[in-house]
Amino acid sequence: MQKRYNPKEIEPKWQEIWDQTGTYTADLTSSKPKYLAMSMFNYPSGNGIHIGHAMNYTISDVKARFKRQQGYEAYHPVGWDAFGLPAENFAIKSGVSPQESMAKIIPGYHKQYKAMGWSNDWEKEIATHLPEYYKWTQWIFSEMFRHGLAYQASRMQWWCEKDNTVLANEQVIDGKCWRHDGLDDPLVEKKEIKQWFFKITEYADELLEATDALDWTDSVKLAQKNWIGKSKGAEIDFQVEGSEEKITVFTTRADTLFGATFLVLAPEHVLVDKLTCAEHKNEVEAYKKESQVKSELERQAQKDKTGVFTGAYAINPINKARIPIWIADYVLVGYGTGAIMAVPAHDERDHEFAKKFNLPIVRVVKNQAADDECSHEEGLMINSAEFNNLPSAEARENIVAALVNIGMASEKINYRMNDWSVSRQRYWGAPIPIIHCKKCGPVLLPDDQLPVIIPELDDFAPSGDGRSALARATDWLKVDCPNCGGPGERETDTLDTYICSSWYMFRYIDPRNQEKIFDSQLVNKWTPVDFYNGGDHATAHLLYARFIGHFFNKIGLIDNPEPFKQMLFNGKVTAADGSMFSKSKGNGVDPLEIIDQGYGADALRTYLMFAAPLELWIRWDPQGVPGAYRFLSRLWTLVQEYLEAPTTESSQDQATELKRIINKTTQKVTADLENNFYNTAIAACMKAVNDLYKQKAKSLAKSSAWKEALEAITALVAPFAPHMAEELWHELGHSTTVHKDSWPQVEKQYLHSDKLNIVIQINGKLRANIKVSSEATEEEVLDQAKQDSKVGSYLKDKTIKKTIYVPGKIVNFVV
RNA sequence: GCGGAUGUGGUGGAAUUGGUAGACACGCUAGCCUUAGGAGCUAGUGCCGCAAGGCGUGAAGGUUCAAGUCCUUUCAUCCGCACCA
Repeated sequence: MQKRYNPKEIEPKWQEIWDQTGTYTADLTSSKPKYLAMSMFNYPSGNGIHIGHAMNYTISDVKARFKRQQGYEAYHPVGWDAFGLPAENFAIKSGVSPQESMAKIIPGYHKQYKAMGWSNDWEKEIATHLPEYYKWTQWIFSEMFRHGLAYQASRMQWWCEKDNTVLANEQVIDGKCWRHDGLDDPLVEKKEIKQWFFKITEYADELLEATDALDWTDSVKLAQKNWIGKSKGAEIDFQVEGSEEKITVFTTRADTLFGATFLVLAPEHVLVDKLTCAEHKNEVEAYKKESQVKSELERQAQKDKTGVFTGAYAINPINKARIPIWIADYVLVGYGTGAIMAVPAHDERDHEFAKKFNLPIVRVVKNQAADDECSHEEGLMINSAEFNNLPSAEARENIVAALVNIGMASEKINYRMNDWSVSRQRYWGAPIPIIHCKKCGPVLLPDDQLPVIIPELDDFAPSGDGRSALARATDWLKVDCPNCGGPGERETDTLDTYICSSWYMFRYIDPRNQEKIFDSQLVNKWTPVDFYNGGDHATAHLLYARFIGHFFNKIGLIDNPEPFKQMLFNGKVTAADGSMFSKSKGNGVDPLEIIDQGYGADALRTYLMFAAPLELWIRWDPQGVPGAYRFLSRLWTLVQEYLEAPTTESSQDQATELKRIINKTTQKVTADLENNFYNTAIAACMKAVNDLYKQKAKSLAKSSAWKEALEAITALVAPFAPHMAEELWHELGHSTTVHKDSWPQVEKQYLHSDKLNIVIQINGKLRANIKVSSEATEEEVLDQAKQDSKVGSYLKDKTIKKTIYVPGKIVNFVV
């Protein structure tokens, strides 16, 4: 009696055995070649995993399993990104400490991860909220501080009223807090706050330079570059008329300097008050106020340019022209110098402004555009004195050079990226290891006093004065200054959780090290991460992780500055109608429910990997998992039938045919898994099973040929359906696991059959198909083609003008 | 607005350097079988046509013996950035 394919039985069984025998425990000191595959780690919430997690982790799991079967020492780590607002907000509401709720939530995730059949190494599990981990997050802050890369500054920061906390630029989406972006949620505002920063801008250039060489999804590389936003230009000084002050502007188009007919300062620019004439004071003050309360969203939504005249004039250094100075909020204080030279003939924004306020427009570049149009296109210079008739690029160089000579300009590179704001006024994060001393200022806590443990509290809400709940922990707060011994107070800011997640891949390699952040030799052996994937964080997380990598490299901790060798930005899963799954809509798909329905994790995994290329978003298809189940079931049944078949050898013909099926498939699946084409790898396995069924119809025997074929196909599907493959592998007579060193080798002699199919075209249209021997010469093939009756009827009464022969593929007769 | 993609059956998607368009799967149709199941097996399934044949990869041109693939123009959809000077 054959056993039916019943995942409910075999999946838990093998999960238990793998766990007990440590099948997926990576030996980090192994002499085998290493392979590190991982997905972005998870933030544990009360909701458990959803179908998006199932997608992400299955992708890296398949990769790890494939490599493990190929004979690599593969490591598929697991960890938890446990700090952050949701746990804290829950704590504020419920009074249950985040430490406590994490301790409850995480074990639930263990069960779910195991139920999905992911080959995680649980011995090396990490969690960012544990002191053994955040000790080193704090240490990174200390190292940054010691290297002059951490500093404190007052900045206008985005402030979310709902969370009472500062937001990073990337946490502001369409003018709203990323966690409160609903219709009813308020727009964020700016507030002046003292913040800690990491000087990531110091690494901007090297991060940018290194981007091209990365084996990453192109869109992510591009996003990284845009984020850094390098632009080459010049800073040019404009003397303020009747004053010692100079206004410095940044421009990438110094060639258009003769067309600069006014200057515009950001309303927040430091010189505004100084410049403004008495009779314009009221107007300017009013405008400044107005733009301060104006939210980012309003500023972006507003179509019209606004601004006011200061009453002051500046002198254009190239032609001594006297030009008015305006302020307008379309100039941003945070970029460049916060001031621009306006060239309305060649910049759309300046053009719009000039039109509205009747300012002069002088054209200095001759290009395709009509005379009254604004165009930023380059061309030959006009109205530019001695620079006339030069192409833009050359004029640009010459003008800057001329100004540099008289000390009125310098070449300058600007970045859109700002320094990384790393402090948060929150409880649930790693405390910043700084003591504030009245006498010594901010003093770094000595390393031997790390970690700074988060004190237990009853109330986790921010203190309300802009500081975190830690300000309430008075015993914890008061300490002696490590420098002078006088009274001091601990920093109450905690570190941005992006810091925790920017170095975890290194800690995976040495998770229990008490002495050091990690053993460099071991980390050098195991990093960069060979394969990394995720469906979020194309900019911030990846850029920060790269920054930390480059920093670690600079301070001699690691050899390779780039942490992720390959990065795949995978798609997500949406509802059937294309909308996002969400709890509030109640349209979510729970992976565990699918498993429990009886389809099993293997079918779910196979469907997710088969539905589309990994980069594409897929729409949840309720028929998909049953379809994958059917495929697995067919393979299962085939093996069961084999086990009951009579023991006899297969014919030579069939043995060869089985070899061909298997070798062709092995080659395809191996290449596809290497290149992350999982969907076509599965398709190839399906095709192979279909082909094996055709062979079965001819004859099925418990022969060595069949055994070999079934073992091979079992090994090939093992990365996708690990439980079923393991069960079949053992049924086929193995006592060791299929998940190590089982990948079939390609025997090249079986890749081609001795007969080739040649397509015959007449004038490029398909007319016939012929079978020829693989050894046939061109002449023989053409002869045979002409003899084909169908071809003959087309060639009758015609002369062949031209014959094209593509060996082994096609013959085209042109008549 | 700028940048990046992507347009292929009823559906998801396949197609080395230009060389049999639609692999594989879902769905559908028919037949078989049965322990009547969430079955299974076999065959069929781009469109028009009884057939021969013709037409087909968003649209229109072009290059070529041959175009989903290359070139030009154009339309549509999606994503990222968004007053970055």
